[in-house]
Amino acid sequence: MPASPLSTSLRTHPCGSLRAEHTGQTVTIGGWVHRARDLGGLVFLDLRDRAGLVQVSFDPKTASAEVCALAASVGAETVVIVEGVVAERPEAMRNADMSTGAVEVRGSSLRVVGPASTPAIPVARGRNEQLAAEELRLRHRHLDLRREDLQRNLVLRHRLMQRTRRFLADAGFLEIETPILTKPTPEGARDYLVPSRVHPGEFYALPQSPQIYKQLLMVSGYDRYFQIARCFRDEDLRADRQPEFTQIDVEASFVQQDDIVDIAEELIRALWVEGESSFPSGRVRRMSYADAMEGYGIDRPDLRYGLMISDVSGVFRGADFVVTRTALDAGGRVRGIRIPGGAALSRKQVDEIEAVAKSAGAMGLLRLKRVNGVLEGPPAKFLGDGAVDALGLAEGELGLYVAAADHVSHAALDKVRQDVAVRMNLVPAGVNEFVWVTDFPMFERDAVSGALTAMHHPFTSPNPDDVSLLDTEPWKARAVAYDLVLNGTELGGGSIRISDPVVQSKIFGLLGIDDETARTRFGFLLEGLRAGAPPHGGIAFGFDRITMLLAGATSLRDVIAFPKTTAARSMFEGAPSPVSADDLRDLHIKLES
RNA sequence: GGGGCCGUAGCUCAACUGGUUAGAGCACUCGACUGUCACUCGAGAGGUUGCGGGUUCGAGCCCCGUCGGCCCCGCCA
Repeated sequence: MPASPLSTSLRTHPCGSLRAEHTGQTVTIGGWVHRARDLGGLVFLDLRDRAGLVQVSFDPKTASAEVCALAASVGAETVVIVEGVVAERPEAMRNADMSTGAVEVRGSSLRVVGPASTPAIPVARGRNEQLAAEELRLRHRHLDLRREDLQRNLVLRHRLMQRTRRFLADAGFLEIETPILTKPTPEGARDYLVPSRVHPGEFYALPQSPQIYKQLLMVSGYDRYFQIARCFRDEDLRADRQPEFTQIDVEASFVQQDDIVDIAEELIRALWVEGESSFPSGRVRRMSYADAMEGYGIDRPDLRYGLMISDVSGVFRGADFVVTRTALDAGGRVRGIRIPGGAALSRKQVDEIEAVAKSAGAMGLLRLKRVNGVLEGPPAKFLGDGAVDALGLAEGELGLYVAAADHVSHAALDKVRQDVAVRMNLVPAGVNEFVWVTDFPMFERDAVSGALTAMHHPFTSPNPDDVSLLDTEPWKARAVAYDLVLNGTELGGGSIRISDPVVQSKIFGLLGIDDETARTRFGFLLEGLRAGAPPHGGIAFGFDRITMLLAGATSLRDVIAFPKTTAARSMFEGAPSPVSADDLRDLHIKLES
């Protein structure tokens, strides 16, 4: 019976696994020299492996002079194998900060198996010592990945991945791989393209998602599919966006929205348990897209705090105030939020909030507050006596309003709401507010051309109640699409798909995709639908983002072993890079000089 | 495509309004030290101030360009 699953022919135990119960055992351990303390005759090495740190002591009384001299000479990050006896430390010499702090290994032999040059960035840091610049951490990723934080994040990522597989497999889902070399799709994000050597002038694309493949698997009767799928999008990056990312991709047959929502909710619950974060008991609440936009100005509302948006157009209607009258006459509304205690905010603070609203596209913020029962603020003089109550302002409350078209006030009030929540300390710590946002519109209408584009994707099923709208006012039709949102972050989303080829053709038509184009781009899907498709639908979750949230990280780069920079470059191996003229010739590619 | 911030020793940072030989801690090298755990103490070495140009008597500092990183907008069906 091995002492640990990590035991090998070269070591008996991982360094970080040793405890008081091992006292008296002769052990062989291998690890990286985390830190060395040479006291003259006595040498201490802290040895590190993925299980943790353990102190090894070399004493001339129990180790040869040669071993002690070697121990005194090894530098940080050298890999050594040590044989010794586990000894309980005397009370005064224990280290409560180390999980192995009750014991140490009394080294009797020492072998340097991996000599190391002085590390370019430190792995062991003192208290209060800053992390190296991220650029250097990415360039020397092999060193950065030795840090406990990143090791913990990647272990968590592994656990979440295994939990996902176990959960979905137990629920009858089959893990099926789909191609990485796929067909370019002109819609949506820019594709990463791969030139074909065999077919001059033709290209594969890396998948933005396995969407069409998973629908075809439903057509083929696999009933329930999942994949922890790598996806690629050639778009500009953010802290929470990488060009290659991983999603938990799920699709099922003979389902309706609630079937997918139920199973997805249980999956996320299982992952939050695995990640030791809180998941509220009971069902996750649901909110329509329309309600989310009306109350929060965004389709992924942060429900950890109030500050709901309300429509106060009625209070301003008829007021001789040019700002609101212009907006109302143009078909806009006056909407805003009430901030409890906001009357105490300084002019400068409210100016800062207004700057947030302006940067989101609003012309400005109307300010009204209730002080001693009286309405104060620049627009107050245009309003009647009852306005303070009509606005619903309580004593000490500040109302901030945007008079504009909805698309402007949505964006501005969303940003204002978030800013005020942080500013007024209204975001409770450790709270997770999940919400399903449902009933998304089928289409978005281009403000200039009026052209329709798919809000989710062109395979999303229209709401059966809204099918008649497709012929009259398609922009009003709702889709059977749903997003799971946590604290203002989208975790994932999905839809019930179109399983009727006639409906699919109709949607393509509304999107301005003619039959010929539909055939060349999506012919294989249409053919599949015509071959007998069950009702089906699914969902996809951003696995990197979920891991980031559960790890408490602020950047995806901290939960991906080898991430790209914001310029989509890999600092470690230096990709992308030029290729030889021969390779280009083979691929039939000529570079413009 | 656009906006903002940043780049000084291996690492983290300092250097007044543009002014003498660009400093400190850690790491590194050498020496001392038998219970440390961010060991301690002494000495030493370590710099094309990202790169290129300009302004100036004089540039780490100001200006222009460029490279790289980070954050944001656009973009991300």
